[in-house]
Amino acid sequence: MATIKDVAEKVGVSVTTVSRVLNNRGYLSEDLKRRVYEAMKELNYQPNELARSLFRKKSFIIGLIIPDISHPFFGEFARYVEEYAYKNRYKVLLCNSQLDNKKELDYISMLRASQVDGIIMGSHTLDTEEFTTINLPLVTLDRQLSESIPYVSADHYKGGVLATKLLIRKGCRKIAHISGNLKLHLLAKSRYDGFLDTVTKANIPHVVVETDLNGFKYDEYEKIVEDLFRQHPDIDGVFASSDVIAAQVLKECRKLGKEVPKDVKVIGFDGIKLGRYITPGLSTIQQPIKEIAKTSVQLLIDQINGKEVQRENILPVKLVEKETT
Amino acid sequence: MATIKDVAEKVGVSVTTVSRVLNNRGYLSEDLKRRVYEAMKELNYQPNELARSLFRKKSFIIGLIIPDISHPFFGEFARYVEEYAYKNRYKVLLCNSQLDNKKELDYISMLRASQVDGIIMGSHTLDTEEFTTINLPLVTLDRQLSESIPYVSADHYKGGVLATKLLIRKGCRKIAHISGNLKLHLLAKSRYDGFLDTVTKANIPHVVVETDLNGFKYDEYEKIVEDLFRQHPDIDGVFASSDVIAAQVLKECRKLGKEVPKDVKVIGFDGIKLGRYITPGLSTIQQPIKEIAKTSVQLLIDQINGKEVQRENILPVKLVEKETT
DNA sequence: CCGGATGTGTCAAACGGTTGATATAAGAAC
DNA sequence: GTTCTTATATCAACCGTTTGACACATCCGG
Repeated sequence: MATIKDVAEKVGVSVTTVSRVLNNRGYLSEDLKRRVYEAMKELNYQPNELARSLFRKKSFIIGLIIPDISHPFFGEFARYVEEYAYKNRYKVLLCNSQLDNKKELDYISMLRASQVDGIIMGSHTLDTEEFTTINLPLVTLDRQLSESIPYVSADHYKGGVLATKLLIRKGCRKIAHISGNLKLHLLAKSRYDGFLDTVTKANIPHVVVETDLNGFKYDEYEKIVEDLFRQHPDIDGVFASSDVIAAQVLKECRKLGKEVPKDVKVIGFDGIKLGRYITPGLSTIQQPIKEIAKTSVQLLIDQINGKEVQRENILPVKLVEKETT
Repeated sequence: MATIKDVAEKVGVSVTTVSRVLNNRGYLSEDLKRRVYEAMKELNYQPNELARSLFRKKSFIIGLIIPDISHPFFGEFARYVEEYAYKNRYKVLLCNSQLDNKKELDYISMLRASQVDGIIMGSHTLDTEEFTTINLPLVTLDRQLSESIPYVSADHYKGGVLATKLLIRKGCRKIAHISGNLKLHLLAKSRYDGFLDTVTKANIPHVVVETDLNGFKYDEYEKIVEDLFRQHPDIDGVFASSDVIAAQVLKECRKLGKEVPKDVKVIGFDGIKLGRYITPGLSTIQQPIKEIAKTSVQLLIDQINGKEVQRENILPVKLVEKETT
């Protein structure tokens, strides 16, 4: 690849001059600029961002750590993170942790070494202390880490309440909640809290199953849902903590000959695009994924630029009622 | 962040020595190594990859350009690309083109400037000539670019034939094919060829609808499918060129009161994980996404390392029959 | 014709590493 | 007591950029 030196030689000036043209600094005659740009074009020259980043101590790269990009929620999240990063001239380094503690830690090292300007953390297998050494602008998704680290999250509690209330209103007498991991101290746990508070207040029999203990093992969902209905055949309402799990519930109901929504009502969570393709149409609590991503990127860039940012960023959820309730 | 100089000063040796320890070159006493590593730990030191990459002329970063990471096929593809890249100590820079020509071109520039070691191209809005200036190891997904650029693809033709034959065998008398973009010179077009050849040979009435003209406009699928059934109410078999579209077909059938598979049989393409969550279970042609990703990464790394690689890499597809046929 | 703007361009150090060449000391071989 | 190994560590140049400091013209006013 051509370097700035090649351009300088071709034009017959020093590299400093070419650099000045590149960055538009100092006095530069129109004629000089023209000659330099021409030479760049001819040589198919592109400034080496590595060298620039090294000097500027800024790489314009952000790290995105998530559990699994092939999970629809994170896929959509990543899509919008990329979109807003791009609009701000940042590049995105994709890191799938697969909820593997070692890989997550390793990626954090790699990102630090790669001099990324900041990290968006959507995967949370690490303890709070392990973050103390990162020393980099950070934004977390759905997790409250420390006083200084801003986080973005949907209003999970409200979502849990809305979903549960809907099921109750529709006449469910025994409701199951299939939750995500309740031990990771994620804010998503509030979905469970919202469910529990609502169901308790209304004095409705209920049962909770926890999934997703380590990773997105789609295959396990099937067994979990099967077991649930075997042990509690009288369940007539299910609040699943993700649309993917809700889809699995629908599948199981079909297998058992339970009609949805007549015999069992089902509501999911996330509001992923693919929910729209499920038949019957899936009722769900929709997270504002695009806004969550946009806010995450904005908070990160603001921090990178030394601005003060708000610590708590809770975005509203929306009940979307379709055919399964 | 601590630099190598800080470490050197702390240990009381030169930076060269520390660098030697870091890279395990030359004769190094055990005692020295120990002292150096200790200092590194204490200072929370990490070598600056930017500086290293600059010197080595190798960044260990690969660029991944795809249309849309939130599309399940590309999400799964990206997941595995990341997995194999990680195993080989490469990092992945995520680029969503959204099938926007300008963005795709811009990303290629950015990747070149960022000194990535190679690019996996899964988005194809560019003309062949525009690739001549890239001058970087390249692997394309589903597209044949030039003599020198290796490509990876599933056996789309065979997939098209298998899907169509299945529909015929199951007794379909009028079959529709909802294709992807037929003008982008993608190898996926062979699904269409396979369909057409099979249906023609069997002398079965058929109709083809093209989708996906510019971007993944999920919302448009609905209208397309609606129109299809309005214009051809007698269709009793649909071969959709993606599982997402197939799901939309199922939805429409339900709306129209057509029973699947009794009245209409449906088969998709891709074999994405989420297909499993659709009810009724979606029959599909499964692409070996994991293998495709693995092969892509391997071909790229081999090229980076100066090895000769095979140009054509066609991987087998598999018919997965579920409930919709 | 001197002093100061004004315009144009170069020098050299710095960013944080790596590495070939080289220096130095100690011990072994002769 | 040379000479040769072997072990240990340093010097200085380099990767491709950026930028503060400075040099040199040219022009203008006085």
